[in-house]
Amino acid sequence: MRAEALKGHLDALLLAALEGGPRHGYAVIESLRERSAGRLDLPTGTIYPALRRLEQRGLIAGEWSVVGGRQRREYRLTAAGVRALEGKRADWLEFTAVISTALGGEPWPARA
Amino acid sequence: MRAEALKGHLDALLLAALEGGPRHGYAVIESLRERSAGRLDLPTGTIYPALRRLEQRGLIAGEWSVVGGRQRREYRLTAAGVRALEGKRADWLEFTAVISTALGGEPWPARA
DNA sequence: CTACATATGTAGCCGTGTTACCTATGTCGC
DNA sequence: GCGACATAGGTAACACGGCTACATATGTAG
Repeated sequence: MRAEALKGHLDALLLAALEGGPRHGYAVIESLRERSAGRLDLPTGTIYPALRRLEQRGLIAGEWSVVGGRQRREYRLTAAGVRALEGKRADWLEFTAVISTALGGEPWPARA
Repeated sequence: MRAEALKGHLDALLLAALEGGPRHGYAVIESLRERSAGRLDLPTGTIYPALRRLEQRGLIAGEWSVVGGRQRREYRLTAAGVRALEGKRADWLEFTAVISTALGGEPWPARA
């Protein structure tokens, strides 16, 4: 998968990964890899700065903990993050609908 | 629509816009605007450089003409461009499938 | 004691879309 | 005639954000 295609959609992915409960960065990477059958294998240099951006924007909240002698930063969705995720899911649907239509040549399931 | 989300998909859009026959840049913009019910209104500063990139890569071929006293650069798909469009459509389907799955929470219509 | 998985992070690069300009011609309204 | 606008093409500088490469540290397996 072209990696640069992710641009603008990573935040939604990260928020979605935290939807099922708090996770630390490393676990987010694994979670996305599993959910996508290995096709989304994002490097730490992508994930960690992105999580910090989300935290600064107040969409997630991070907290340090120590598990098995290792430092972890666990992130959880804030109320604003939940709302943001909702909006981003709607954006994603609109985005795919618009591009799929413009791309043509492929049947697009009937839209509401 | 968040404009930056386009990143990585613009080429496919442009190739698709030329699929129905040769067009010049300005017409491509209008074509995309119409096909998307006004939601894709791309500035010339996005389209013209992108068309030149595609031409340099040999996916489209441009030719000057004069219509109504105005200079036009008509672009048409090359054989390589047709193949590239095919590949990009497949990429798009895979991309949306992967992201939609990872994003969860939204049903993804059954694919062929 | 080496290697690897786990875990977090930063600096700098690069692609690419945007913003803000510029040029030129034809047409319509005044 | 002249201004405004649609048509038509273009460039330079910027900004955003994901990637590459690197640095650090601990636990576990060989």
